[in-house]
Amino acid sequence: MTLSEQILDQLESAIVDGDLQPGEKIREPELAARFGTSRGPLRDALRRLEARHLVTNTPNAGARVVSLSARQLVELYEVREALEGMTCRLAAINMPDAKISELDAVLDRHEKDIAKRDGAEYFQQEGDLDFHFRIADGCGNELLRSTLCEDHYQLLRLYRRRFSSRLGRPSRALAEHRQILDAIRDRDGELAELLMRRHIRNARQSFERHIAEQQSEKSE
Amino acid sequence: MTLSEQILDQLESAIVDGDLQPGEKIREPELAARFGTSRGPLRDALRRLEARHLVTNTPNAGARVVSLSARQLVELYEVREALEGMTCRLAAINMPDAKISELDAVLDRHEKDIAKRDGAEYFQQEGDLDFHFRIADGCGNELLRSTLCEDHYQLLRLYRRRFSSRLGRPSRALAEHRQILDAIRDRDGELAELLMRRHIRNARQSFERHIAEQQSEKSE
DNA sequence: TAACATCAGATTGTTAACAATTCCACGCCT
DNA sequence: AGGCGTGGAATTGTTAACAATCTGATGTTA
Repeated sequence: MTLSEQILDQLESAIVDGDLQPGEKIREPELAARFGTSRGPLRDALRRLEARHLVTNTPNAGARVVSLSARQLVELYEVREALEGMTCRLAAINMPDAKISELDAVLDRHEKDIAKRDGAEYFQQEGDLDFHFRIADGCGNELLRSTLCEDHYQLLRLYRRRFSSRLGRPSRALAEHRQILDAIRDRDGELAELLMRRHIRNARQSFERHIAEQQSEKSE
Repeated sequence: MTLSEQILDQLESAIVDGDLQPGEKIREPELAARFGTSRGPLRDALRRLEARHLVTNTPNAGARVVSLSARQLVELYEVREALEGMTCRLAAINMPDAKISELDAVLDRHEKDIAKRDGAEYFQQEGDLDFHFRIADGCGNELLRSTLCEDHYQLLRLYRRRFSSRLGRPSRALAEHRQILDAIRDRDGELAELLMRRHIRNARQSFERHIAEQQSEKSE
């Protein structure tokens, strides 16, 4: 495995785990030293993280950990609504029965988790992402899978903890997940797409309300 | 402007214009010499082209100009159907009247082009892409715009000449474009999305039939 | 003859030094 | 006191040499 790739993985983890804060400046010599390499492979990794929208780069001024505005997060939701809707449509066609069963078991486990530690949002959110992740994984479209799993979902993980304050109740999300999986099991792509789009639209609108409240609080 | 960016632009043009053939191996010293730089900035540009799906890279084995399989092109159509559908829905909300008028004029010009040099598919196809490009440009979602304009459309330009053999008649595409623009002008996002999705789905199915024919010819 | 090991050439990955640009603090002027 | 140049330190961009890996041809052996 090449050095660039090792640094890529470590840096991605550092960003997603919040070890490097959003908006934080990235100084190449410092990070290179931290990873025990020279600046070459580090710059290489930075370019790839830029492609995954985890890092922004302005020429001659350096790289920063991405810092999404509320507007950009809304845009991300809009794109997800389109992409994940299509993902479900395709999953209804292509997902093998075995993976559908697995996903069923996953939802059972989520249900137990929710019952046990009620309000443990973090786990619920990891679970939510796990569901979306697995559908992308089984949709049979590699371009979709890589776009969502390697790009968008990492961004979401990064921002979840920031805006995690109860955007929708876990039990409701779980119910929607069950509906979606049912549609996929029935091989009803049209319905699966419709439900997933509604699911994500709900999340977006919930987020938009959340932002609006923050704004009004601020201006008081 | 930094050297990497200059090379990026030149390389992108070289690939999209067919100067570098799909699947062709990229030897770094050779290209670096051609652009009059060292390998550093060239590698930098290659990484960014990888992000745009115009170059593939396998560690220790080097980079190649992308070479999409029929399957991968179908996947691209599926993603476009989702993304451009959403683009139209948003354009119906966000596109300013001025841009709608411009787009109207663009379609008028396309109509004349089609009437004049009937069968000049190349120009028709550039026109087709121009239409899609402008809608993405006016949809108000920067993430969508950059994904489509900077990534997918370049890939399409690259593959259009290869599979250009009359995938659908220009006049039909034009009629569909007019329908879509009408829906956007009416601020009917739902209809605009539906029409654009059908438009792209038609193109995909046309392509799939084309491929199926090629296959059957081959096996004879 | 076919499969395999081996070695040379070429190619990519990595490093460290050099050049160009930006950032920031300091002092100056109004 | 506040805004504006100026200079130096720090940071990024670029280069060229070095190390590691792969490719392909050659020769050897069963």
